Amino acid sequence: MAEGKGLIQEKKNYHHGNLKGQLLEAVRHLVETKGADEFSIAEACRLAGVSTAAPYKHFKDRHEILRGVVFLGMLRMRERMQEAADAHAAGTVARVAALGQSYIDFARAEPGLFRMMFSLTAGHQDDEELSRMGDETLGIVVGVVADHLAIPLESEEAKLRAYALWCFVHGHSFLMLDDKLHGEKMVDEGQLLLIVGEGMLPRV
Amino acid sequence: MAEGKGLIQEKKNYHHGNLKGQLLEAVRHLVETKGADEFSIAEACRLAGVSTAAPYKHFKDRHEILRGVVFLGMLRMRERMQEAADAHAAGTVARVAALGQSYIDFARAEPGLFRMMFSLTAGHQDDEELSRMGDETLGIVVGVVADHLAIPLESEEAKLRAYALWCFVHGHSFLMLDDKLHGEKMVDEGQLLLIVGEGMLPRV
DNA sequence: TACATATGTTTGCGACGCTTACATTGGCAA
DNA sequence: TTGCCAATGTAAGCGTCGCAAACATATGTA
Repeated sequence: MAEGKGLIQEKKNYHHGNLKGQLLEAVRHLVETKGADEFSIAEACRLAGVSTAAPYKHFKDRHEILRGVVFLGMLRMRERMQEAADAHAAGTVARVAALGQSYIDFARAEPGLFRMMFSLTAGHQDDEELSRMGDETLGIVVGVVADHLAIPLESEEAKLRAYALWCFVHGHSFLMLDDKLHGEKMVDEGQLLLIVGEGMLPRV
Repeated sequence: MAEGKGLIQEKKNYHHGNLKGQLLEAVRHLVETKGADEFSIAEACRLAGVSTAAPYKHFKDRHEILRGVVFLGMLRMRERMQEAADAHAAGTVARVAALGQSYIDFARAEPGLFRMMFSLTAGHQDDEELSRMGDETLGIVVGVVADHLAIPLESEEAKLRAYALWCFVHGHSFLMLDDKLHGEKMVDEGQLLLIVGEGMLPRV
């Protein structure tokens, strides 16, 4: 009854039931705990309680498995960002700040996955689905910025300033994960967001 | 005479002569051409014309080889940035712009290495040498920003705005490499640098 | 009940990272 | 010059991994 069936559960029957999902979860877990370079599909198989050949009934190859993990990650991230934007009224500074913060929070909460989301898609702009998802996510930022500045969604100005903001939070997220700011070099994140927000989104 | 001894040269004698340097160069070349996930030390050995066991007379393990490649990359990058800063008078906008551009240019010229420089150092802030090098590089930016704003090097303000600029060029570099801006989403880099420079370095 | 299909296992191959034992060489001391 | 040592190479082998092929088992439907 009270047997613990944690995130990673044992297989009971010959047929696993949900190997595909379980494998993606196992890989995500390993990426987070051991790092993206220190795990193997074989290890994920052991976690899922399945032979090392089993994954290839569900996925073409290793890359397709990682792509699946990244896809789910992008979905979740977009969700969080949309929630952050929806939680505040259009045009408020708080809305922009919350959006940026949600991005940074995601990176901090799931550094391994975050890193993989971007390193994997490198040189794979041919992947329609992932590309579209990235575009949609950027779209959230453009929308919030356009609202804030009260300019059209399609304006070059909105696109430019939204991208600048994205560059900023993206860069900060990676530098933070890479621990480039340690000791006395540390910087206050609140102050940082403030200064950037003011600089990038000037009230006319 | 006119025999081509390119970057990758054949071994003539039993003793290679400069296997250490040659291996680092071979790995750098492979990282750039095949991607950081698609090469092996064994392949680098073939390029250097040496058995797959030879590297381990010079390096403890694979990671130490990659670390060597990254170290040289960081050296070169810092050099380029210092050159860019030195090429313009202190306090000029051109100086700040050139510094940022040198960073982006490096990323664009050597995307594989650039990416590896940051992904490898993740979770290795214990590496004194690499950490110090990163700090020194950030120091260049802080110096240029402090000059520009005519404020003390040690001021919180200089540190904060320098880091913000770093976040920006860093983020843009990665998003660019990951090809996150394609087609009509494309943004003019010059405009971008301008808008960010103005926003982050306000003349009082 | 029988059979097609989905999904698992076993076995095996080639590549890789790395170790160990051995071979070759260049440089230095006698 | 000779002789030896340390540096630096090779060959062979171990364990793991990604992946494929052949085979086994469960599920759903005629």
